[in-house]
Amino acid sequence: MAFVEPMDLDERKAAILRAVVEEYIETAEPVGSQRVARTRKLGVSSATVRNDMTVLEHEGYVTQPHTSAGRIPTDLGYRYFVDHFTKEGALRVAHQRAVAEFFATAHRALEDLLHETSQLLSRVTDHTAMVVGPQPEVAHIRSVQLVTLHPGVVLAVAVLSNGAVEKFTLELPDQPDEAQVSATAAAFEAHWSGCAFNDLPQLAPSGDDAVDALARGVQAGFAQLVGERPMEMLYVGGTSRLAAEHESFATAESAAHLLELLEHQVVVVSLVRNLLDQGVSVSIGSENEIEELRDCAIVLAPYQVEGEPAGTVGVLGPTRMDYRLTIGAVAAVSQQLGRLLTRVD
Amino acid sequence: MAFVEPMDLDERKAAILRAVVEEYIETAEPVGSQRVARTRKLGVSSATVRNDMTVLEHEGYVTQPHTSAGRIPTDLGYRYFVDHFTKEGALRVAHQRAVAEFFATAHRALEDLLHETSQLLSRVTDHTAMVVGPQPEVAHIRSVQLVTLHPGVVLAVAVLSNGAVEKFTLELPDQPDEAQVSATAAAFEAHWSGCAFNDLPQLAPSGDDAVDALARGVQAGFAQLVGERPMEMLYVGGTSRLAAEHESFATAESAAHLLELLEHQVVVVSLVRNLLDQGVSVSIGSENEIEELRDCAIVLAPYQVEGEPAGTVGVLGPTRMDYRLTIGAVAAVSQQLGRLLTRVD
DNA sequence: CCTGGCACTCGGTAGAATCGAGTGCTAACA
DNA sequence: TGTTAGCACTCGATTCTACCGAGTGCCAGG
Repeated sequence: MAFVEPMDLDERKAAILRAVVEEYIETAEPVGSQRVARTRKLGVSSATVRNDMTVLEHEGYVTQPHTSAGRIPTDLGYRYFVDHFTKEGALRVAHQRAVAEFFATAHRALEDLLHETSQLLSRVTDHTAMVVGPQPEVAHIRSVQLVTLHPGVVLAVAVLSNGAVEKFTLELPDQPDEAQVSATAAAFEAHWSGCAFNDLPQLAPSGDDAVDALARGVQAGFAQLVGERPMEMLYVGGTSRLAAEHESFATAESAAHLLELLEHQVVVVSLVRNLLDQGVSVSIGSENEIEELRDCAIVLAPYQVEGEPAGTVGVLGPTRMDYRLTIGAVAAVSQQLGRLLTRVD
Repeated sequence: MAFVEPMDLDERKAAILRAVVEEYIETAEPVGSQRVARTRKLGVSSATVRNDMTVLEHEGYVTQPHTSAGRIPTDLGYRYFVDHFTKEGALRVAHQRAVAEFFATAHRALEDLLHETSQLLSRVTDHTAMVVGPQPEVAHIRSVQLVTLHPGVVLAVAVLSNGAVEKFTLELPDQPDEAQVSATAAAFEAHWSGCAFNDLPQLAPSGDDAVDALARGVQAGFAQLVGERPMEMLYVGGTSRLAAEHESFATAESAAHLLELLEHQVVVVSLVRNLLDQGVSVSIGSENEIEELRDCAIVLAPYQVEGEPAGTVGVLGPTRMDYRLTIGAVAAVSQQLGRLLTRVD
């Protein structure tokens, strides 16, 4: 409830706000004026702190859970804290080393890499982590292959330039013979090589009915893949931390709700939207448009492959999180992941 | 605490035990003698029920959370219930239809299918569901392909007979040219076609250094895939139900522990071990060797592809679950999944 | 503008009283 | 011998009360 246009705080008020946020993050208990006056060397008495706190409350930075309790940061308070006191994220040395080591020794398929990246980020931050895969729209076809699994059942496989493999099975009423299948595969290979996966050109009909049926099936199958599936894959690591953090949330069910959101990949929308920004961006509580994220903060950073923004890494935790550590971790992981993908990709 | 060798219960005691289990499953509260005498038409008074209950308690089928409270089933009690009163699982019509419809319209890649199967099973049972993919040891190579992503970076792709695709990226110090790569691919394709994925024969050296380096890399890469990764993929659906069920568990953290177990795929071991059985098998509380599953029950059924046991589907929930419904759902899904994979596979 | 002092608020905790569902036991009964 | 009614007893859960104390707002003096 900001009664006043949010303005810059004078130095002492800022320090007090900072103290409230930091203490509250650490102890999870409302912070009183004495505590601030004692632990911080502000050189003023608790009464002065109290006065400033009333102002901070009027301006909407802090609030009281009830009369005669200490202060708790509001979303606006966290926002001020993030904007002013976390310019550079701080990452513990052990964590820095863990991240560096991980990316130095990672040699896996893209999916595995992203999955394990999410687990790494979760481990470092102690929160649930998300990794959105590179947008495959920028990926190009490297190879198309048709493999007959059983008579009448063909597996279509496309290898993309980013190392991803897209595939689907196709059931055909009239069973093309092996020669027809490989001819079709060769035709696709020739026509699609280098094409963007999300804009595959039509293949000219060959005149052979069985072949054309197969070709139509393949074409339709990939078109469906592009269309229906949100192609950015979402990898979530450390979901258990969500359940463990339930104390930080209002109700116990809210944790379950969040898990559900993640499982249904609802959050992706919000992730992609925020992708506009370049550096680390933080979304606090009510700043999130999704109702269930009211008590959560999301720390995001896009990663760049070959200079182009490709995907996003992020952390989902309670608003009461260690922003400096989280921001540092997200920044480090997004950079390293981008670098690794640029090299290997 | 069974003081007596577990014996068959007389009809009335069995009915009382059944009543206790069913009522407790429904209400989650200790069941008293009056409740049993009233709701069930046993034709006896609560005093008689009380007497029988003492016997049931001595024999270890039920227990009291504290003196002067109703009875709660023990693991042994659930066991008796499952063995005697759930011979045929019961599935609601709406659920039966949902399962049938799902498998009638499923046309996706293997991974997607298994993943969505786990979500289906979770939705039907209202618990966390697990699907273990077909063991790829029985899968055979259908196609091997090497795709140059960048100079010096090759993606090796193997298509298996079960529709799975295994792949990894390979970085080569000396960059083979396109002709060498395709020659190597052709050689692998020729030598490995039809071979079991877990037992790939060595390729004879060609004499060309660059080609042999590439071949060794590919060989080693697949060998590593076979060796290091637990090849049965585990798909977990409905993790949010675990968090929602936290009331059923002793501590709130235990739900987080379970999530962690699932994420690290620890449960797989126990799943594969139980795969011996043919039909639906139920593992209740302390029957599970894993400490964290002390308050959980696992309902499992293998599914068969072409007559051979291939993988497992299962449900993880609190010991206080609706066994009839769960068993019915697991049985139905395992059968249908097996049938679908036999057709398409 | 800061500070010490002071009355006041109110959540949290501890203890006492009470309630009631449920038990075990015993005696009577078929 | 098995069943039932009656009864004293147990003990978790709930309610009420009193009380403590951290914290606040405000005021008067430096």
